[in-house]
Amino acid sequence: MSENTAATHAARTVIELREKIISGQLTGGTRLFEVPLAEELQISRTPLRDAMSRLTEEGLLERLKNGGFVVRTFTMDDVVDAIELRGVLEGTAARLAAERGAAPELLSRMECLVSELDDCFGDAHNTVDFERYSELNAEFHQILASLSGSDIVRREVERVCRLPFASPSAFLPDRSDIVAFRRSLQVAQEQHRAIAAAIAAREGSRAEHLAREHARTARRNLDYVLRQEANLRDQVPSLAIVSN
Amino acid sequence: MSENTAATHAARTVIELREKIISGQLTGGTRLFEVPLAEELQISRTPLRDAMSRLTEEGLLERLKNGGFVVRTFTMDDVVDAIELRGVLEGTAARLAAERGAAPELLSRMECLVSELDDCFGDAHNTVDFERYSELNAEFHQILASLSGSDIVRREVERVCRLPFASPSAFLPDRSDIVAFRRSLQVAQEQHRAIAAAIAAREGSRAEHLAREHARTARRNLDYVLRQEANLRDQVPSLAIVSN
DNA sequence: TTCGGAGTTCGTGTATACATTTTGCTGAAA
DNA sequence: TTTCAGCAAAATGTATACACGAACTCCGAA
Repeated sequence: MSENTAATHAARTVIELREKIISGQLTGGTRLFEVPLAEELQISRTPLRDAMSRLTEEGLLERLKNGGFVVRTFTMDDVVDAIELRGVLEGTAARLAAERGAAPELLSRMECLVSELDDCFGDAHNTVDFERYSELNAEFHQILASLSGSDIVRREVERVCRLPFASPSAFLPDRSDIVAFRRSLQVAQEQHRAIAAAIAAREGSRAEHLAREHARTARRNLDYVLRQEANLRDQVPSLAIVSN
Repeated sequence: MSENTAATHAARTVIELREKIISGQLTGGTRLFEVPLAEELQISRTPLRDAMSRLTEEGLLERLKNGGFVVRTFTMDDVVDAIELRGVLEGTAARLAAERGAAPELLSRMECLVSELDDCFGDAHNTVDFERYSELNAEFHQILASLSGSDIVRREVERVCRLPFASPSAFLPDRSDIVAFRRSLQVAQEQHRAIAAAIAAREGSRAEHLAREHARTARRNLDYVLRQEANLRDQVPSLAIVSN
């Protein structure tokens, strides 16, 4: 059948529609009519509605008041605010982890990740193992979300990170040939180290503000893409979903 | 038909199930089987699934990995964390409103609300117009959520407030005969005034921390109910949803 | 006794027909 | 020309039958 091997039609459709929305193929404000869309996707309306409902939970669609779904519209302001919000929530996760005490296994895993992230920077100062950095960075942020032990906090951190442009790896620059980007990776890594240290030292306020500032490195990369090298914008997949 | 006159079966079912969950009639962890539940509610499985999906968006249900829904379990820790999180998010709304500048109409409406809230306290120092205070308080918090002009922030503030025990009016004590409660209302009202003033004066950090502390008055009331007068707990509807 | 496999049951997944509501268009009257 | 009624079409709401899969049970063999 399709190239996509999920168990149910609904699950497959979630993936298919999500991809179309994130890639900008379905633009914000587009209304999704059940009958024609079901026909196009070769499924019936029932699993399609299920899929759309799940995408609404995910924040990519919105329900209209008299029924039906539309693709949610995101502006550049929303991107900025979502990044700020991730900083606030990760900051809260960090502060609570520091204040309440973090689970030792998780904290040592985080410290270990900091070392491994160090190793991504080669001796020559313009070589970086991006793929590995990206993976480790994602795990760092995932652990940070869990570190306070609060399910409510973890859940909401993960929720805001689900917006494609708010994820911790959304604006990881994959071009070490641009000086500003290379430096931004090094700054971010220093922040990782400081966040882990502040939590270990039970310095709640410091941990909170470091995590906030850390999210702002993403915003700085975004600004660079938009202002300094506007031609880069089309190369950043996270921004395809944003309305012009 | 039913006493509940919503347009569709699904909408009516959302209300019906929400009420059962919030009231504690359906306890956390209870799995909702489609066939028997649809039979009980006298509807078919289709609108029932729609309703359950909406309640999942609302955070009252969770999807199981192999299909099906369960009532989400909330612990007392979750209540505390959700209140803290509301403080953090309202604090962010307040800070951004101060930093970016609030819409003048909204800000003056907020200042007006502060005056009206003042009027809820009678001359005799043990009389308070609760109903009016509660309404005005709800509007104050709703405006606060919108005041920064950021849809992303407003949305997430409103989202966390949707949990019944995290709402700004969840632990408004309605008994002016208890000294601690009466005083807590007066403290809260002073905080309302200070938050509005800080935003107007563009004092972002102050506004943020005031809003955080304001949420903690809810926590203080909660603690009072639980520790000082444990017999009060059953009189607090917001806590019916919390597992023992 | 324990392990494994087949059958059965239970529960969700899916398609589809029909009901209801909403919307927007058309035409006539003021 | 404007407005409103009413009808037509389009879209979602609902019921239901059947499909499919997972989990459980029970039986038999090692």
